[in-house]
Order: sequence, then C-alpha cells, then structure tokens
Amino acid sequence: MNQKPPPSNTQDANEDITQDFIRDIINKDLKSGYHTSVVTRFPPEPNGHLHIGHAKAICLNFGIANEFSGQCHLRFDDTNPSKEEQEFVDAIKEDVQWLGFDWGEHLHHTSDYFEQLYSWAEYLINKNMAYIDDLSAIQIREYRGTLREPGKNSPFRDRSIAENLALFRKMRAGEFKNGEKVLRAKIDMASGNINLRDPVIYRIMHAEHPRTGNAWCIYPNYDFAHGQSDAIEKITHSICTIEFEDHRPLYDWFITNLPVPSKPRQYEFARLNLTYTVLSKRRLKQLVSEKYVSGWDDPRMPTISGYRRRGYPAVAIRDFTNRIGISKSNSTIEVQSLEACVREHLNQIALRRMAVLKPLKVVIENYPDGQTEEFEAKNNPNDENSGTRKIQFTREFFIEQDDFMEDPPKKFFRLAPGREVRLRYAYFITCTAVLKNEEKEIVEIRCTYDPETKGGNAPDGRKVKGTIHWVAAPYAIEAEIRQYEHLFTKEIPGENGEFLDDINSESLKILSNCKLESALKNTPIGETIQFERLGYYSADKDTSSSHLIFNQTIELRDTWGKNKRSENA
RNA sequence: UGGGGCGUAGCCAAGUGGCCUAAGGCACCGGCUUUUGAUGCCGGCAUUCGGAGGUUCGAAUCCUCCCGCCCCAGCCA
Repeated sequence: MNQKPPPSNTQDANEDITQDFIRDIINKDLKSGYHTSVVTRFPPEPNGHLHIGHAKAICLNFGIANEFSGQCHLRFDDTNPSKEEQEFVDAIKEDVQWLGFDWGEHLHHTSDYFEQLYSWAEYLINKNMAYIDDLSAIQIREYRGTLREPGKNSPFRDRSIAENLALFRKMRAGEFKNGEKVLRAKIDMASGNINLRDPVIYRIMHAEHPRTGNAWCIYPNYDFAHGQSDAIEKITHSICTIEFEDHRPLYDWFITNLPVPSKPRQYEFARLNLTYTVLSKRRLKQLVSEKYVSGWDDPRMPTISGYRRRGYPAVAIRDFTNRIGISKSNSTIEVQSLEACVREHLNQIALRRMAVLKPLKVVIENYPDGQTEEFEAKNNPNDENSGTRKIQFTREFFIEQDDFMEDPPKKFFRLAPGREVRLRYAYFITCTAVLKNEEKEIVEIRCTYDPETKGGNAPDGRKVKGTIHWVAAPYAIEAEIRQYEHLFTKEIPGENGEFLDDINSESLKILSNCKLESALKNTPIGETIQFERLGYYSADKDTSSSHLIFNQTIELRDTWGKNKRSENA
C-alpha cells in the first residue's frame, strides 16, 4: 500500500510512522491533486511553557511535514499583548528545537499580519458583513442568548457601512477606551452554534505588544486572526484540538468571504491527557507561581523543559507521541506508557555506573588494608561498542542498605548473615558479622571474600543467587540525589474537587549522602546514566564543582520491590 | 425539546461490508536466558466491537431507535 517514507534526520529508524485519520486525509488530498504539497504549522500562544500535550501537536505537525516532504511553520499566535511575553517565545523555540524539529525559514508571528488583517476587517465592513458594536461586554453576553435560546440583534447591528468604517478607523486611531467598542462579524444571532452569533473579531486593548510596540491599540482575536494567518502562509492542513471543532464553521466563513490567498482547512484531534498529571496552562502556571514546584523546568513538571531536566531523551517523547496515536476520542493515557518509552530508549543508550544511594559500610576482614585493585567494567553490557571503564576495589566499601537484611525471607537473595553474594565485577563475599550502635541500628557489616572468585565467577562452579552493586569507600564521590514520584496522588488530579489537594507531598525526596563510583566525576549536565540496579539518573544543572546533583529520571523496573510492596498492601 | 463531537480489552489504538473466530503498543500473567531480581526471548491475554432492533448469503464496518461521555454562552487561545 503506502510506501514508508525514508527516515529523516529527526526520525530514528525505529520510530515507526503511524497511520491516522489526518494522514489519511492528506494522502487523499495528494492523490486527488487537491494539494500538491503539504504545509502545516504549530501555533503556540507565547503565554506559558510547552508541555507534553504540545509535544503531541508538535510531533504531529512537524512529523507530517517531514513524512510528506512538506514544511511546518512555527507561528507565534501573539494577538493578546496583555498575556504574552518574550520569555515564553524564547523558551518555546528552545523546546521545539530540543524535541528535534526545525522550522527553517518559517518562523512567523500573527503580529506580522496585523496590517493585512486590519484591511480584511475593513473589507468585511465594506461588504456589510461586520459592524461596530457599542454594547458593553456584559450586554453582549446578555444579547448572545443561551445554549438553548437564540440571541437577539444588537441595536447597533444596522449601522451604515460608512459609519462602521469611520468608527473602526477611530478605534484604530485610539479615540476610544478599552471595551468601549468592538468590531463584530455579522452572521446569525440565532445560530445554534454560539460562535456564529456575531462573534467579536477586534477589540480595543491599549497595551504594548512585545513585537509591534504601541503601533496598535486594537487587536484581532483568535477566530479572526488564525485562519487568515493560515491562508497567508498557505497552510494546507490546519490541525488543532477538538475544542475548536465548533469554531470550524466560523473559520470557513472568513476563508469563504475574504479575498485570502489560499483556502486552508481545519482538522481536529483529541488533546492529550495523562494520569497523575495536570496539563492545563492555568494549573501549570499556578504550580509555578504558588511555588509548589521550583519552576517551569522542575523535573516533576510535565513541561518539555521539565522532562529535559529530568533526563528524558527527546526521542522517547517523540516515540511516545507516535505510539499513542491520533484520534478524536477523549482519552487519558497512563503515564506508565510514557515511562516505558523513556526506559526503553535509555536502556539502549545510557552508560552504566554504580552508585549507592543509602550507604551501608562493609569491611572485608581478610582483604589487605590499604590495597586497591582495579576491575574492568562494561559501560553498557547491552551495547558491545560502548567500551569499558575502571572501577576500584578496596577493603572498605558501601553497599545499599536495602541489599542487606539481618533476618531475610527465603526469597531474599542479597546479603545476610552467613550468606554469599557477588559484588558486581568483583568478588563473592560472605557476611560474617553485623555491627550495631547503641540504638541497635546496623552501622557496619563484616565479610570475608573469596580471592578465587575475582571478576565474579567461582572456579569451582558454585553459584550465588544475588549480585549487588557497591562503591569503594576511599574512591567514592559524594553526591546529592533527588528522587521523584508523581506530582499527584490521584490518577485524575482534581477529579473530586481542588487539584491542589491531590498534590503528592512525597514527590521530591533529597538524599544527600550518596556514594558514586569515581567514573561519575565529570558527568556532563543533562547526561542520563543508569545507576545499575537502581534506575536512570541525570546530572542536574544545579551541580557545582563541589556539589554534585543527580535527578532520578526513572527507576528500573523492579519486580522484586513490586511484589514486596503488594504483599505489604 | 440549541449546536458540535466521541463510544473496539485495564489504558491507548488499527480497522472504511467478506482474507476480522478484530493489528500493534502499554499494563498484566506464565516460562526461558541473565555477573543489573534490569534487559532480551517465547507464550498467554476481546468468538467480540456502548445497547437493542433491522438490511444483507455475510456487519465493528450500512440503516433505525436508545444509552453513556466530552466540548461550546471570553472584548482568551
């Protein structure tokens, strides 16, 4: 059937191209000759940071452009200067690029078209299809009617074309205050579709615009600006989310009645929802401004910058959006699905290292004091080409507190009194004693090692069930490690009330005495590494030369821990 | 008793009248492998497509009715 397009630079070979109703439409449009090329656009409003829901739209629009050898524009929908800021513009560009997409020459702003948009507004007035209304916002609402009752015409609806034109020009000239007058499209106050009940298309807003400064005091709203901007840019397929579906008749009304240079069409898909996550701009903003998180890029945030800081690879996010597909039905994807993508990609590329998060000191009684041995450890056992690094072994080292139990159940195959385990890449050791403090807490473990098992295998062929990780005490690097849980305790935060009530108070845990193997010394900020048997960790930007900080990206799958947890439950 | 959408397994989602006793992914459950209780590999997981009728030799796909869920009454996008 359809030939698979060649992989592009942003498309890994294993990123399969999925089929969906939008790509079906595009294929038909191309086949029928209705279009000869494809132009899409991603049109964010610069009033917040991008999140995983935007990533779905970005991957869709840019992905389609790549697959069909078309073009995807990045267009800032900057029609509301009271809400928009340059800071967001810069952050959005960075995020789109980080995700792996390139808009080339096609960085646009709706504000680039203000003059054209204005003249089309006059065009509508001249065709008696738009009028100036003096009604207040409250009155307009009253006149609009309700969902079940039709609206009624504004008393100003039948002004003459000449008067409308004169008034509109005065609006532009700044002769009125905010809210005194608006320009409305003259459509149908009785329409069942409320968007068609004479929608406001220009409002007076004496505000400085980040790009046009004080050139304008009237600004077009979304409905008037968006479709016409699409037409100017010759967008072929204008893809947006479901809630704009009943704006489409209005979109089409403008495109039909205005002398626009092309006739784009709008298609809608369902926006993304994720369990244990909040994705509305309002809520995300609130989490930041009310300091529930450290910022837009807090590693617990579902923002692109949050995931980046957390250590998620861009390819995992792209792959995720591919896997979940595109449809029109409202859906909530389990975050575990995203996390599975992250693990899958990290498993392939992440370097392996050893780190002990909650250290427990071990002393090998029959190992010479002051001696250091070096072992060769694989950087990634699943990747033959990843090479090796050296790890030091000494008489004293740290193991994970969780890897020792004084009185273990049968199925615990880590260290316990009298039991033998393998130290990864080193020796078999057997626990001979447990030292405790006055509070009866375990402070140190004594062991013996078998020199014959160097490298991790016994010449006599005996097996051990467990292999644990460790870090040599004299060579250990100290680090702070930030462990994360989902930001919310409920699958659907706020489902039964206030979403802030569902915030997980345990979502961040800081471990400060962690011991890392020496090879971790100069880990580049942002690099994600697997701490063996624990999970993936990424060096945080707060790191300084004297204070190393890692963010937990995602834990390894843990069937042992999971079973234990469900037994306790 | 306004308008617009959606309903296929726990969560997504292919499917557009016969090759569907319904792809694929996530989750889950078994087994094998394993110096990460990770990874990998193998196998299992909807006789059924919101429900009821109907059309047809044949329906998840067409028709009718019903049920459920979502969106819209900003001079936000």
